[in-house]
Amino acid sequence: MARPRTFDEDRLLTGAMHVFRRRGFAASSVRDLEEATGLTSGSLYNSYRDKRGLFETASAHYNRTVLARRIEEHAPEGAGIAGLRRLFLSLLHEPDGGSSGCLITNSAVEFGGREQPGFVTEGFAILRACFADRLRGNDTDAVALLALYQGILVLIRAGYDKAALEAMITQHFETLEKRHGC
Amino acid sequence: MARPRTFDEDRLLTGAMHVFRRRGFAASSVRDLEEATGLTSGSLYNSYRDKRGLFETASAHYNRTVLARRIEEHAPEGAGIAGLRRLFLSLLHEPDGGSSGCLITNSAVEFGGREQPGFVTEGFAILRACFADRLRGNDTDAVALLALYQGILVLIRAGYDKAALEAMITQHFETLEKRHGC
DNA sequence: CGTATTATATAATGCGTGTTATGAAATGTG
DNA sequence: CACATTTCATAACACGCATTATATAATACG
Repeated sequence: MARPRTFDEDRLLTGAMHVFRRRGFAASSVRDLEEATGLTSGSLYNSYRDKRGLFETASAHYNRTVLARRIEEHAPEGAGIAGLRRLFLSLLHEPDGGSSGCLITNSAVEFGGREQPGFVTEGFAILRACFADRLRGNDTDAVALLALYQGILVLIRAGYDKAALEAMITQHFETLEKRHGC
Repeated sequence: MARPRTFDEDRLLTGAMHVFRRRGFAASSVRDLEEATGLTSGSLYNSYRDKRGLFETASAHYNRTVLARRIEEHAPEGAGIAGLRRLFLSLLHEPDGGSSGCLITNSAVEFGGREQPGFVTEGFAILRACFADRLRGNDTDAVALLALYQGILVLIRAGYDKAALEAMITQHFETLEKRHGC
């Protein structure tokens, strides 16, 4: 056959994902991506056709590893509203301290107006379905939580006061549990 | 003295504002701005120093004319929660039908991580203060509304289903009024 | 009137960008 | 051991960008 690949695709996509998440799609230069992935542009173009192709693959990787994993960790099926509260609170603790926000939220804004990338609408759908399920089918409340979720990520990305956000989240879910209880 | 200006600065800033709102800061080319303002790049640089200077001026113009005016029109002092509901519902009706979203939300995401432009933190503060006041001082609920507001604008920018958003907003403020009533 | 001063228009500059050619290195198969 | 094939690295290219230099036009004041 032919020469085999020497890189670990998971590592590659994770590196590219971080760049896109921090800088956005357009502002991420191919040279940034070279540095983050360890590959050179020739290989990237050979494997992913162009910058947009790499973005799409890295974005799907985000939905698969970051979003789905976060739901599974904090609000799996049957976790109910308490799980959702843990999920929302988990947004406040970004590992590196830097405020990269959420790739879905950021891309939704960056590609706003134009047709959205598939992983954005997919991410919205995943979240809405998760919320509706943990709320026992209340779809309107699920949409409200989807909007709240996106808004929190906007504020986090903007470096907003995290103590205020934490207090807001805990109180919001407290009243939500009460309302759901009656 | 010297030669006077021939352009109407309000029109100029409004045109630039629309471009920045639709495309974002980085993706707005100086030629886009020439076309939208009717001025040539030489004049723009003479009057506003550089692209960033024009952006800051146009952004302040946004806070002054779009944001403040929207609050004044739908949720002026004393309008209470009913006013806030009108304010939120007004987000759904963009004049041109295009989904430009909100310049504050969009910029908060675009400049995320870096230091935020002044008009973003200012816009957040204006909204939070407005919400807290119309909620009779409940600051935590005001933060929740701020996040919800930002999230709605993300979804609108992404072209999300407006009927679902409208239903969500009306129901959300219904329960908010009840909770505020007891 | 003439001159200083500013607004506006045109043209040019330098740089970073995404992308593509080109060539070398490395594998499995005949 | 060659050969086909694919990965990987280096270099080059063309383009658009923000910005600056240069020139012309228009006003106010002495």
